Amino acid sequence: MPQATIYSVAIAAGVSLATVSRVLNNPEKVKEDTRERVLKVIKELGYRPNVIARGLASRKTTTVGVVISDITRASVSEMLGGISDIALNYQYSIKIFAIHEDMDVIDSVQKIVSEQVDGILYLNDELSDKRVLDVKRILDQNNIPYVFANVVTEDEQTPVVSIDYEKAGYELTKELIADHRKDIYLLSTARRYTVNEKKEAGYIRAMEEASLEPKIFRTSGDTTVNRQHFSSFFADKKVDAAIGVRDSIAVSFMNIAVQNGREVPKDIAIAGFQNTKYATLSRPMLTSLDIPVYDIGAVSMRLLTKLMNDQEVENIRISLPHFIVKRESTN
Amino acid sequence: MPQATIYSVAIAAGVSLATVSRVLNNPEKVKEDTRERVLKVIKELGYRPNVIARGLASRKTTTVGVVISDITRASVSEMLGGISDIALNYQYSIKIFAIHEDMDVIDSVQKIVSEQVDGILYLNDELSDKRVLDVKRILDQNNIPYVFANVVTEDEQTPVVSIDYEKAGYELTKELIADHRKDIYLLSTARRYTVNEKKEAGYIRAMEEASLEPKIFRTSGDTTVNRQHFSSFFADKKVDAAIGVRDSIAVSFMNIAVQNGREVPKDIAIAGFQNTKYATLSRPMLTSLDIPVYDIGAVSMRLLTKLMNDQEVENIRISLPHFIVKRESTN
DNA sequence: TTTTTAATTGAAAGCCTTTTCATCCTATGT
DNA sequence: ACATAGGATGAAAAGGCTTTCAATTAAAAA
Repeated sequence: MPQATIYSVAIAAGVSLATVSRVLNNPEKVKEDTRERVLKVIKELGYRPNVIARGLASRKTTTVGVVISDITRASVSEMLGGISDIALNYQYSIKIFAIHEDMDVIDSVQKIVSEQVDGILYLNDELSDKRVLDVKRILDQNNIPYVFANVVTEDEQTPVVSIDYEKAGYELTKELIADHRKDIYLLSTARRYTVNEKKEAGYIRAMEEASLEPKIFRTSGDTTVNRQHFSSFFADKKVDAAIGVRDSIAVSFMNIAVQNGREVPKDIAIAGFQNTKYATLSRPMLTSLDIPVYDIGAVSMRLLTKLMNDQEVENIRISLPHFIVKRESTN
Repeated sequence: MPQATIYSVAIAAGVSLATVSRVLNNPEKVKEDTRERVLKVIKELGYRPNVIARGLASRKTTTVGVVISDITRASVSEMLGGISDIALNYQYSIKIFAIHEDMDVIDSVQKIVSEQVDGILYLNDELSDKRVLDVKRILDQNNIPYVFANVVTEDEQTPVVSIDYEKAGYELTKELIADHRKDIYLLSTARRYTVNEKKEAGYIRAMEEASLEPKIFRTSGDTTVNRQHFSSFFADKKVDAAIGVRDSIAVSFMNIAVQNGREVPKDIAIAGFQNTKYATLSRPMLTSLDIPVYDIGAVSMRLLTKLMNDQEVENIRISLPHFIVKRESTN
């Protein structure tokens, strides 16, 4: 049998298709007994409205586009979890757009626009402020609501859900300073990520406030490369504490430190960012700044639904709370 | 300005909309100079076909649905990476359907069907064989191609891309047996996952072949709970090797072992499954059975495109190769 | 040149809904 | 009993595209 359409339902129920449509979308506008009759037929025929046709007619697809720059990153799936839970609540579908570095930003956004999504969530992006504005411009032009999630941008007009990475970096550094550590290194990435730059800024602020010399050691994001870097590190550097901009960097550093005879946290205190599973699987377990990845996803999706439905929004720039999870790698 | 439609392009180019449509979909069917003229106008107006309208007219959406049972699992994002790369190649969009345990299987599949996707990818699922068949039946009824990815199912008619987990478990165990280990434990999950059951079967086969007693220790998937379990484990059990059904379980076990004064791999050899980043961030680094998660995603998406386009498929049950990555935690 | 065939193009129907507008009832107020 | 307002329904247009079929034009064959 071919899929039932609104047509077959109308005929079977002895009403017009307008009525069937109303039963589905504005049930209060149809008399109770006809409504029930229609619903019964719908059930019998197993009718499900064709979302494509609905999308064409109503110019709403109840679909949001989620733009992901580096889809293989583990945090992405957790963020997607938050997004998808909220989306389910509000009956939105999720369409994924994985973008690569070599893709033209404008072009890719335009492609997404042509997919007729009702709103767009931009994830984890490392776009420069200029590019964020490019994206913004196109979406505004097409009148598509959007939210940037876990993105750093200064623009006051851009809806964004993130945490205050500068403050986070500051607080984590203060924690180590309070433990009387003097030679505190920040282990950052060679490639400049806007997010990491914020962490660095916070670190530097804390160090300078304490009249300590900020020392940033740049390494690759790749663990095997790190090994090399870190091994030579211990040959010539004085160090009694380190903060990795990612948990994986911190853990990797910790392993090399121990192998070089340092005791953690006695000789060296170590802390990371993100509070991933790495932090609980290391020995000793890692102190880490918890970033509520799931919540960032959920909250940004929630914000987006508001924007899509023209609801009042008190604040389009949301900063979620972070906190330090103290474990064995620091005192 | 309102988005350009196929109408505005047709008018501006002085042709009918049928011709514009052909330029986009069957370019070889239109004379070269008119084609160029149309393309020029398309570019000028920045026209992008409305995929919704196209979907309605052609009954093809060039969209695949990806069904994910546990979206927060880290391997999901990697698999999505493979899927999305291939999808991009073949110009398919990806729609995500996160399903939860408490959802009705039939109902959720029916919902996806009504979204008019051209094909469905079922990920990482822990459905029983019966339920797989339920899903199969509905999709067959609706004539929607599908592929199960990283799912264990016996049914010969079900397209599935996975690895041979039984063989993997067998080989990993053999490896430890070859190192003269006698008391080899398999650390598995309390909850029965079909995938883990395969690993267990392979483990048992290898042990029995070597006339050793298979010993399966069941624990939670949660790391903090594991700690408790594992601590008491060392109080009363004789053990010289262990295989974790997941890297995280293996690493967690290794940490407790070391804290209980055991030396790895001298006293205890340890191996894991999946070869995740955990394996390289542990100390010592973990021997692990590599599962090509990205490839599973990519290959299953490729298979799905073939099925969607009625291309010849030699084999609908694909088993990807696995291999053991030896590291410091075993000899 | 004339006829035949093939290549191009256009007109119009169809895909399945939503939504506006008009019509018909029914209940209310006088 | 009669006018009126409101509620309930249906007819039909609209949404932007694909695709069939027929018509036109150009090319090939005779």
